[in-house]
Amino acid sequence: MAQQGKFQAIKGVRDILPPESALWNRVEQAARDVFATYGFAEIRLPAFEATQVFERSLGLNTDVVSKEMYTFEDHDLQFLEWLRAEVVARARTAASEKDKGALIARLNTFLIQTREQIKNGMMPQTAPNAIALTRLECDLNFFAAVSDRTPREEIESMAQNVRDTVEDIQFGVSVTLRPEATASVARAYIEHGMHTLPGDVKLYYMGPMFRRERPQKGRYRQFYQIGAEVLGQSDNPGIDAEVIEMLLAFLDLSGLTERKVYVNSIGCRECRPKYVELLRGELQKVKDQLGADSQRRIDTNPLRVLDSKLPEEQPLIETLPRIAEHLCEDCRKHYAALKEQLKLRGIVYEENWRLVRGLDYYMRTTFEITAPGLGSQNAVCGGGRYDGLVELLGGPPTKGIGFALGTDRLILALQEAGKGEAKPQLDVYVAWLGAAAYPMAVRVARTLRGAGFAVELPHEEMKFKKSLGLADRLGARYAVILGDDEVAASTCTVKRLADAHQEKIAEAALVEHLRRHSSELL
RNA sequence: GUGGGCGUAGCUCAGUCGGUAGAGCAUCGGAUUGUGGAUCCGAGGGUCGUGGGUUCAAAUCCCAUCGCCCACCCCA
Repeated sequence: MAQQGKFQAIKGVRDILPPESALWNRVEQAARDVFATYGFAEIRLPAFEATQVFERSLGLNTDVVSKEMYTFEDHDLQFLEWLRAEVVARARTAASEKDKGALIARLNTFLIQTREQIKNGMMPQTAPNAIALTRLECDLNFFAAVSDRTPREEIESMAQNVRDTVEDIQFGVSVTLRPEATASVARAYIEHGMHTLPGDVKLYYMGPMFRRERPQKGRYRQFYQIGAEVLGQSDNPGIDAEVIEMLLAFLDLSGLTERKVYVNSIGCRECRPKYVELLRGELQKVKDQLGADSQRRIDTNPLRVLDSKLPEEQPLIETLPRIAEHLCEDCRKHYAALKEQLKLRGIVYEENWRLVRGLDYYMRTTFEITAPGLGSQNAVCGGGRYDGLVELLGGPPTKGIGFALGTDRLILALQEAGKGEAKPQLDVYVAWLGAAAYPMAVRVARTLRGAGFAVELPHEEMKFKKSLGLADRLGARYAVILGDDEVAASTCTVKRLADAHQEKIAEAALVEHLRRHSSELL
C-alpha cells in the first residue's frame, strides 16, 4: 500500500505495536532478571562507533563489514562538499580551454579551504588526506602549465586523477551503525580500563543493531539483540558452560522450551589455519561435485562449505575431515572439558562439527540455539569464545566469551509456539455520569493507581451503556460505577465484568476491597 | 546483488466475458437517558499501489515503475 504522499517505515525497519510490545518487555525483563542472578550487569552502548572498531573486530572480508554496514562520514562541511562537486564537474570537461581555467580556480579554492578546515580541527588530519592534498597540489601545477602542445589524453588522464583523488578525501570520521555489539563491548572494556576490575567482567546488553541486508522472515535492517559477555584472564571452560547455562535459564523463563543447543570447537590460531588448509585441499579434490556457491567458498572461506544446505552436497560433506580430529592439544582438552562442564550442569546439547562462525574473532567454543518456525533463519542465538579480540583492538591480552540472541527471532519463535500471548492488563474502568461524579471519578482513579491498579478513566461524559461497553472491549476486570447516587452516599458501585456481580462499597474501603479480590484479578 | 509470489476499505479477502466498487471482521451511531458481551437496524470509510497505453468503456488487457512478502547469498 505504497500510496503517493503517504509516509511509511523505510525498507527493513518496522514498528512493534501493542500488544506485541508487551511480549518484548516480558522477554527483556526475563533477561534482566536471569542475568542478574548470574552476576551480570548491564552495559549501555552507543548505537554507532568508529567504523574501524567493526572492521578490526569482525574482519574486513566478512560479509557484514564488506557489504552490510550502514557507514557514513560524520562532518559538517556542506560548503566543501559543494566545492568538491564543482571540482569533479569541472574536471569532467577540463579538456576545453574555458573549463581548464574554471577547474584551476575551483581546485585552488578547494585546497585553500580544506587546509583551513584541517587547521581548525573541523577535518581529520590523516595520512591519506595529507597525501591526497599533496597530489592535488601537483595536479593543480600541471593544469596551470598545460599548453597547446600538451596531449589531450594526458589532460584527460590528469582530470580523472583529480576526480578520484578529490573524492577520496575524508571530510570527517567514518562512523558505522553497530551491526553487532561484541566489538563495542570490547572497545568499552579497553577504554574504561575494566581489566583492573576484580574478577571476571560480566556484562549484558540489549538493543537495536543495523545491517543493510535484504529483509525476510526474522531478518530486518534494524533488528534487536540481547547479549552477554564475560571478559577476563581465564578461559576456563566452566565459564563457557555457565554462559550457556544462563542463556538456557533465560530461554526457560521466556517460554522457549522447544529448542536445540549445538556446540562445536573451531580451534585456535594454531590449529584452525592448518585444518582450513586441509579442508581446502580435500575440497579441491571434489570441486566438480559441488555447486557454484560452494566452489566459490573453497577459496573465500572453506569452512562455510560445511554450512551448505544443498541436499545433493550433504553426502559429500559428511565425508570431509572434521575439525574435532585436527585440534591442537590445548584446544582438544578445552573442548573435552567444555563437554564435561555441560554434562555437569545437566545441559542437553548436540555436537555439530559443521557449526562454524562467520566472524573472524571467534575461536574454540562456538554454540548456537535453534528453534522451529523461523523460516530459513532457524538460529535464535549464536555465540562463542573470542580470546584475543580485546588485544586486537589495542587492549591487554584478555579472554572472552559471549553470545548474541536475535530478539526478533525469539519473539517470532515464541509466537509460533503459541506463547506469544500478552494481554494488556486493565484492572479497573471508572464509569462516571454527571458533573458531580467527575471529581469523584478523578479521585478514585488516582487512589487506585496509587495502590498499583491499572485504571482507565474516560474524560468525556458517556452514558453508562457506552462506558461499560468500552470497559468490556478494553478487557477491564472491574468497573467502578459513579453517578449521582454514589456521590450522595460516598460509595462506589463495583461491578465484576466477568460475571456481572456488583455491590456497593464505601469509597474509603475501595482499595481494600479490590486488594482482597486481587486473586480474582489474575 | 539474484530468483519467485503478491498489491482492491483499518484488517482478511471476493470481484465471472472489459460494462456504475463488494463481503466479513473492526470503527461509529441507533433500537436501550443508571449498567457491557448477544441480536437487529443504520452510517462512515476506496485515486482498485503509481504512471502511461489499448478501448465507447479498464480493478480486469498491455507496458513501465514503486512497494511489500518469501527464498538465495550471508548471518543472530
